[in-house]
Amino acid sequence: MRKINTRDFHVATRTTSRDINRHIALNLIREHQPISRADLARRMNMTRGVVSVLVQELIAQALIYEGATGEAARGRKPTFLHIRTHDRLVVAVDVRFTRTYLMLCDFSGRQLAIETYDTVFSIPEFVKDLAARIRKLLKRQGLGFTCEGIGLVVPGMVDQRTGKILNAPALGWRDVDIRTKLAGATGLPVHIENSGRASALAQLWSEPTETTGAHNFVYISVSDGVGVGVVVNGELLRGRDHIAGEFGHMPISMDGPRCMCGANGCWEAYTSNLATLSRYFGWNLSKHSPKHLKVAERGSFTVLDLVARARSKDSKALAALLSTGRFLGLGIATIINVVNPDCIYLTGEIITAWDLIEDTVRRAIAERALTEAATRTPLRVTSTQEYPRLRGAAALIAAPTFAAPRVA
Amino acid sequence: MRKINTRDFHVATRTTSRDINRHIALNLIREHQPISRADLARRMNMTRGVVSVLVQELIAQALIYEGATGEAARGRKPTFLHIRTHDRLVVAVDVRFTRTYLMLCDFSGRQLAIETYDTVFSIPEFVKDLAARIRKLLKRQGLGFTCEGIGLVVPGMVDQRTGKILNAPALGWRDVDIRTKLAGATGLPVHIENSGRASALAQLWSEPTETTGAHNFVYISVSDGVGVGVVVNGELLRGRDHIAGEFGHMPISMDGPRCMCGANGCWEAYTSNLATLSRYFGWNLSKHSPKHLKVAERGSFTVLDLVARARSKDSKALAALLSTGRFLGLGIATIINVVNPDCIYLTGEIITAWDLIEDTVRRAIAERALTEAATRTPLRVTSTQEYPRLRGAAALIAAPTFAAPRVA
DNA sequence: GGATATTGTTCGCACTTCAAACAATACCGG
DNA sequence: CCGGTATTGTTTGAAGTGCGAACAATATCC
Repeated sequence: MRKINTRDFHVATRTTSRDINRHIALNLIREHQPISRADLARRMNMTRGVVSVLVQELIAQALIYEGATGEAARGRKPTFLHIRTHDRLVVAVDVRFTRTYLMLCDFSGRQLAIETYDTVFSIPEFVKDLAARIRKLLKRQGLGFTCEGIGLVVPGMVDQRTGKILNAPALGWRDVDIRTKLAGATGLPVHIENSGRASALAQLWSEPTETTGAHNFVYISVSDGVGVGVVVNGELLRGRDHIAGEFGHMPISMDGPRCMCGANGCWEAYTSNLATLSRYFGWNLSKHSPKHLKVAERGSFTVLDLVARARSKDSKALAALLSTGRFLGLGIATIINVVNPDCIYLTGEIITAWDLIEDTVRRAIAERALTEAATRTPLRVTSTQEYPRLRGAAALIAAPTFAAPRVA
Repeated sequence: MRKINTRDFHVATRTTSRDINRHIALNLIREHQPISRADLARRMNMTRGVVSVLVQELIAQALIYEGATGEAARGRKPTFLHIRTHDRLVVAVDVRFTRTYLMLCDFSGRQLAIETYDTVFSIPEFVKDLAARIRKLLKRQGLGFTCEGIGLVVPGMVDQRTGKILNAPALGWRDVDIRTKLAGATGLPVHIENSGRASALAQLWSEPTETTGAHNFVYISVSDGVGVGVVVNGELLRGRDHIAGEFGHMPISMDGPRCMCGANGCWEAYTSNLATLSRYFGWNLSKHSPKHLKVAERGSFTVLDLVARARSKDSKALAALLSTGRFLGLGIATIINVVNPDCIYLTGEIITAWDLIEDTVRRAIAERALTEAATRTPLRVTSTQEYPRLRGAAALIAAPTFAAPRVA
């Protein structure tokens, strides 16, 4: 039951109905390919006549193509329809504190090439270097197909509309109009997004598997920080200033450890990789600045190493993981009470130890969840090997083609 | 950029375009009445010809009517259009711990009659009594017009789809199919909702004033508990199990005072009326059950009395209010970081002292808000005299008439 | 080889927006 | 009082849509 916004509405024209139905058909083909016109008509509850015309238009727009003819027990054999994705290229970029990831993929998100290099912190150099790498990548691996845009993901706050990075503390970038610079250097359209929200986009728009399909979910990435993306009604929650979803900085305890954001006791300060390592090494985070520790004491020991030690019966390591797991669960419980999503996706280094921490996490959730049903909210672990940030960056370019037309 | 749900979509038929445009016209008339067809056509960017037909259909559906002719500097005088609301009745019910509120209003939410009586806790008696009161109310004050339904609001968790009260601890009600019972006793359609979310509905759907119009906002009601309603894209967030928006039970400090929900350190436990009174009287909430205190020690002294004392220079009373104000602000900051709404509406007993606590609340918000822009999120105080719960109950019945048709 | 089943196309019809002409007022300046 | 002009609201034909039914094109089965 949505209220019509009388200050920003979209009247239906005589082509609106077809726009809507063409997009529905396109999405059904995407989800069920290969599929015949007749099957499509049955799924849409429309006559084959109309569907034939819709398909004809989608072919004319080069969004789909006719493939082989399928098998049928009786009667004329169907001609299968497919989404045209293999010859539409997308460049995805994930800028992180240590390294930058660069991927070339097609419109379905299928990876064609991937490379990684040390992050360049100077903006002009970063843009120049990246543009050169993209040109080379497209020339060598692009097979002559056209690239439809660049999706760029950064750890920090961005204004997705204007393409500006507002504040990325990990990179030391502030108020950078990266879209204009990169678009100028490459001649390609550029879209940017925060890394937590981009991962949520990847989950929303990635090619259908058995775990996709939820249209109301929360995506939680536990790493150096805690990134969260919230999807409501199949739409990413961005908010007035594009900071929506910052659950990482909700308080767990007002007098808890110091957080990078300046406040105390943030969820992130309890559950980030640094917090987990601190528990193991006995660092005191409430006194020192977390940034300090990061460089000085941490060395090259990561949470993945910690997980390995826990698996080889290092009880101190396991205790550190479980402690973080409990705080993870407490925060997740709050998210459930607030958003009440269909499911929650989890990723990050510590989630690789899900078999070790799951019980603790679930007990913590039960501790604060308001109803029994809320306690049973499905938790789905996604692998970090699938590059969720990069797939989200790609979705920034590919998704608008499939999105629902704005109406009413 | 919304993803089409391929498991639950709505194909456009040949009447869809008109359905959409008719609803847009209806909402524009509602917002700008009295308005002429020509004005409507200009606002919709359509020709007068189409608008004439749309208006004709709306009149045939008895949703609008033609009123007086207006004035014009030159040319033919316009005939004004109005929403037909005065002869469509709605019954709104607000069940609270101490008393039940019963209101008769028209489709615009205009109050025709209101009564209040001690809450009956036995379900069968409650239904029987309420049905009798509604019959009497409609007979005496109904002017012979038809009543289109009953909106019922309770403090607790409800399943809005099935019309069941899942758990209303304040009333001691659990798993009650109140809709079937009340509909059976009155012969009228019944819709139910949680009180916090209902207030948000009232804010969303109430007749336009200078403070309405936001389509992304959070409504916070601070009273015996803390009720919150979240509106995203003009739609109330309900969630999978209809518990979305329960910010009242996010933690402020894990080892904080005991909350009614069983957990410790909930925002509600820091900011409810009971918490504020406890600060003034020096009650220790961490040890006793809050329910206990409520009946035993509180007496008839309310937060409104406390506000009165603070205004007459009782420094201990003021300190108690400011202490609550600070925690209010800390919670609001988290809500801003998470939802990043266009604005936040505030109501409740303590908000009547807004002039006293505003500075403290805003300082606390600035303490934890992640960006400067977030700190400036508009806070709007709404009066408790306007019965937001009852207007929300009425909106449950009236709003579906004006809601956007589901498409794609 | 005819009956049957299924796919995909075509055509008339009903419904829609859209642009333009039209009728119905009203005011103004002589 | 009368024509000129401006504005509102209606009507009309053209073009874009979905809907239902008939149709042609396959294919299998007995």
